[in-house]
Amino acid sequence: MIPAGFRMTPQRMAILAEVQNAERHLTAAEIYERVRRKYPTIAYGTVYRTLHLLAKHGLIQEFPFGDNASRFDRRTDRHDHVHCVVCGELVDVEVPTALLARQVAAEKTGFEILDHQTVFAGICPSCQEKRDRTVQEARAGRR
Amino acid sequence: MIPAGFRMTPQRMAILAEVQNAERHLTAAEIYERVRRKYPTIAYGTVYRTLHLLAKHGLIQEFPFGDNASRFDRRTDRHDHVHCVVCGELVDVEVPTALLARQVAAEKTGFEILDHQTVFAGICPSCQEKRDRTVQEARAGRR
DNA sequence: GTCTATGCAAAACGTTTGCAGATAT
DNA sequence: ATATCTGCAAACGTTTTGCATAGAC
Repeated sequence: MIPAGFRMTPQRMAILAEVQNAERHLTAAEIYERVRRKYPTIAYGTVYRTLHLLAKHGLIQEFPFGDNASRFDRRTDRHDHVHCVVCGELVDVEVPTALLARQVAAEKTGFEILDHQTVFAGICPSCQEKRDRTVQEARAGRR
Repeated sequence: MIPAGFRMTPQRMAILAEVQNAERHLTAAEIYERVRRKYPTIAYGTVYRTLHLLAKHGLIQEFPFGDNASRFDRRTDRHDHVHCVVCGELVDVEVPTALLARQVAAEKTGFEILDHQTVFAGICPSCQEKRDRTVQEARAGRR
């Protein structure tokens, strides 16, 4: 699981478990809070060191996410994300244009392309509903 | 240029000029340093407030760039970036798969997609050369 | 027993903010 | 004249780090 010379401590197992059992992409702070329920003395430093270790060895993936904090993902394969600009939710998505896009980017820039990642910004279904309800209420009120 | 009620101060003009005349995408710290040559007492707060004001009104564009600091771009249209994982250089690139990708993302997630941004990670031409030279030297040395 | 990992605390980093005084309009 | 903007300094949230101790192997 982790290369020889590394120790599988209870803290590391707990951190890995939290990422793998998470219902969504967690920040380091969220992981820290969840692990703290079982290990009340765990330190932020341990959480960060462990997350980076796990990511480096391909057990999890880190997404350094613009505005705010990095998110950690149990998925380790390449994939893209959709980000709700209203509530902040971050959802995985597969988009099939990968190969063509990379080839174009390589040709246009001379770079050797190793990886890529697309972030779509938008409004999630639940926030669309809320917005639509608000618009309807506003119309009703105006009458 | 900037809506009524806002003031065009020398500091704001200098900050806008630095972004527009930059040879590449600058961080807030780099902009601060450059503006400081002309306005030695300028404050970080002023730089950030101005950059956000300019971005909000569409005079520049901010890219909250994962790992490190936000970069500010004189281009205000949608475009993608190629990032050199060796030297950190960040270069603009156009990729034509936009419409299809957005449609797929919308269908798969139910999101209303407003925007998207792809970051390609790779090795820039100059770092490729350096690497190739190093490999050749290593081979020569081994003989 | 050895060497790595942990907890703690301090600091680093990019960024934001409250406030009194300065300045564009 | 007045509302906005500036500079300063303090504070913020995230992440990293040095160090002595604890604990996995």
